[in-house]
Amino acid sequence: MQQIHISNLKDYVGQEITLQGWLFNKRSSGKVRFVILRDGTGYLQCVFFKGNVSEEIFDSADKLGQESSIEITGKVKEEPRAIGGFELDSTDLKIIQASQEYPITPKDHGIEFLLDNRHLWLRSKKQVAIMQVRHRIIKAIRDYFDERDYTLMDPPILTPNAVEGTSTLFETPYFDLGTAYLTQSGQLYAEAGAMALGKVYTFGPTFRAEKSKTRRHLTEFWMVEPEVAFADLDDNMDIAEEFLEYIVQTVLEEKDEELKILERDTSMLQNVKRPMPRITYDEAVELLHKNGVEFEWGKDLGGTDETLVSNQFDKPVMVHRYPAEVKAFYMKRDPENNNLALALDVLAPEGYGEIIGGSQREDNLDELLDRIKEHNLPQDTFEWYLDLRRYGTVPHSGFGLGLERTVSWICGLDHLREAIPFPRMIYRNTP
RNA sequence: UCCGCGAUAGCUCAAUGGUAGAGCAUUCGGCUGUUAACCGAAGGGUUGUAAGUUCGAGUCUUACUCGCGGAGCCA
Repeated sequence: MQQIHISNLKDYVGQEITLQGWLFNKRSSGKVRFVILRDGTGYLQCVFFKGNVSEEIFDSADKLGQESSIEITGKVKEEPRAIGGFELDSTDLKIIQASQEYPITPKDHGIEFLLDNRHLWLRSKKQVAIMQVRHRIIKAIRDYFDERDYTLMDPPILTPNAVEGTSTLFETPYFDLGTAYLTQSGQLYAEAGAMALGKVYTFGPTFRAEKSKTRRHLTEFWMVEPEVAFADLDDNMDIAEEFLEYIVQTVLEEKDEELKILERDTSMLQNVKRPMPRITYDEAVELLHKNGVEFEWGKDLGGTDETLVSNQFDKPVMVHRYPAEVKAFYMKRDPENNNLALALDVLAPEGYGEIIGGSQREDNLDELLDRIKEHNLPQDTFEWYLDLRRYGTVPHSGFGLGLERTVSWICGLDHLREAIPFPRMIYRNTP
């Protein structure tokens, strides 16, 4: 069957067509009744005049509950007064299922109620817009790498050990092999991929069992992680800024309607173009001191510190060369200062914080062995990773971009839970 | 784990220690162009749980449960 959708009504002006969807809202005024039809691609006002349709149809146009599934036939005409600019002069209405007492009414709701009804909340205008932007971001991410000869290589979800040692992991029994953990990053596997394929990226769900209870955390979130052989920290930053520019500019061009629905002020997003500022950790600390923040050199930047630093710029800022102490074991030390790691964080503007974290990796076998010992990590489970340094090691770099944080930033959301269809948080794993 | 805030109708919220209220939703009625339409009417309550103070508790006290916001940690 050939379906017609609201998004391409402009091709049907003057024609009689049939549309399928859900009743979004309705209004009535004596002899004329308005039904707003929603089909996932848009919204359309369908008008029923008394006399133009049977008594029964005219009646049901007023009685149907929100989100009833319906099929409406009528003639398309341009109508500036109606949402979307088109209107359907309706002649027929078929009820597929009459919905009663839909929980999400046109007035305000609290977040707990909306999250309990997330499966229905997704039908709301803003949530539909967010999901469409999320989809376009995912496509932009894949297009960016695919068009530049990267190979998508999926890492395992079940892993035998912690990638970064520090974070708490979800555990699950694994047959006779003891405990398996849900991955918190595909990075180590991406490094193996980069040695096989040159340029790779992983893109999948990752899991953190930390009891983080903030608007910037989920226990299950999606991360894309490119990894490139023969790339140093500067190359890494070049990729990160071109990547971000590509994603943001693509979404601005192709999803402006959705961003309008979300009431996103896009002026700051327009600025996301190369070159982007690059400052060292030392310079970031200096910036904090200059703004009266008591910050001790050697600590990692906290959420409020990140906001203060990023507020000094009108586009994303890259902070590089962090104290090695606070960073992961696999990061290469700065040859010019052994206390620093060749790490890279990208802070989004407008208080959205860290959206990218990456580094140049330690490619020297002996150095890496020392790091593993320093961090008290079990060397035997990392033997395969050490092999990458034994057999044709090369300088290589990569980073991870948090998908939900990126969606949240571009959509201007105030919480990550709206950036993913079914959010998983410490006190919620339903629906 | 720590700090702060909250829980009253299906939903969002009111109610000086003294008869439990409104809007939305639902049902009924009205209106020939509505834009979260509007106007009129009706039904809808063990005020999170347990105990205490009081002549009297939605309101004060204590404990518990659940949720929200933030910190730490991170993407």
